[in-house]
Amino acid sequence: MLRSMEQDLHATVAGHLRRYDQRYTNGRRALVEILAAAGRPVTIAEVLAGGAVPAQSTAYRNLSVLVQAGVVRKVFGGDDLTRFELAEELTEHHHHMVCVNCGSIEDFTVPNRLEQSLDKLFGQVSETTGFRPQGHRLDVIGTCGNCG
Amino acid sequence: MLRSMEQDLHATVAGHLRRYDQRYTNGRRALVEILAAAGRPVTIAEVLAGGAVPAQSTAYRNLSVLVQAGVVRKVFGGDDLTRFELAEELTEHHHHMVCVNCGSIEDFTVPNRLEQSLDKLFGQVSETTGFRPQGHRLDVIGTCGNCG
DNA sequence: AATTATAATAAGAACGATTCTCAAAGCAAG
DNA sequence: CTTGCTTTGAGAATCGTTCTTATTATAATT
Repeated sequence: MLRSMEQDLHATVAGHLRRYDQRYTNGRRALVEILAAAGRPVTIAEVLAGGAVPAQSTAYRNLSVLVQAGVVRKVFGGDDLTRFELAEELTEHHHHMVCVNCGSIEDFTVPNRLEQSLDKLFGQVSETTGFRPQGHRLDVIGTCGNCG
Repeated sequence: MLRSMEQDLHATVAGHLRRYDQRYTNGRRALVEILAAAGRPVTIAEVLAGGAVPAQSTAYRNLSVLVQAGVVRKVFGGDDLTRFELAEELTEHHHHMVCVNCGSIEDFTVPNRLEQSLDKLFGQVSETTGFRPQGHRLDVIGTCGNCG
């Protein structure tokens, strides 16, 4: 079960990369596994701390490739460090709790009812303005359990 | 009318700064006026482009002071540039349309009904996790009128 | 007004996260 | 196994941001 989910994940990633003429190398696979295991947005420092990704420059470059391929998403917000997470296509639509004190970010989800309200609203926004919505980002700002 | 609103604005800012033993200098007043006039989050480059704020280092320092005093808020999200806007106390609770293409950010507001749903939800979040919500951030991601 | 103490400014140096360069290593196809 | 092309890794370069420091402005006090 766990194994088949992982197979799906890697197959999907490989497909996305192929579409961009990019190979799914061991290094890139390691990155995807780190992000999948984390379950929350991680910094470059956290990626490197595991030891599975040896070179910082490669980590940045490959994350950038994965972002372009639509597999990974950049997350800003807590502090001045960029964080990375798997794209929602590979996880689930979710949101972030951002700690104003330490900058850490955790995931959470909201009821479908509310998500639907939001989507409806954004449809209206697109009618009013020239803006074309593709998705949304809902973060709760506050202090995390460690800092509170 | 416009004039009295501006007086209120500056009086409020001055009060906040005083509480932090900070002066409301001409340079800081210029910053506040730029942010108030913009009506959307602006980058340092945009702040300097006006010419009213001569030194980049001073702009950064003063914006940082204003952030600490609770007068200004940092906004991340579009590209890798930090943007600044007046704190909600001085404007109104609002949200952002973030262009994935050019990084520009525009303001918008949502119906009270929905805001209340969000606030209720975050109360529940705080009960479930150790996280203490202070506020939220709701951004629409998409392409702006210029880029779409 | 002059004095003094403290805070703010401006220019550039320093810093740090991210990106770029390029030689070496890896991989796929003939 | 070559040949051609991609990826890797180490470090240099870049660029947004912060820090340092000498100078200038401000406020308070005589």
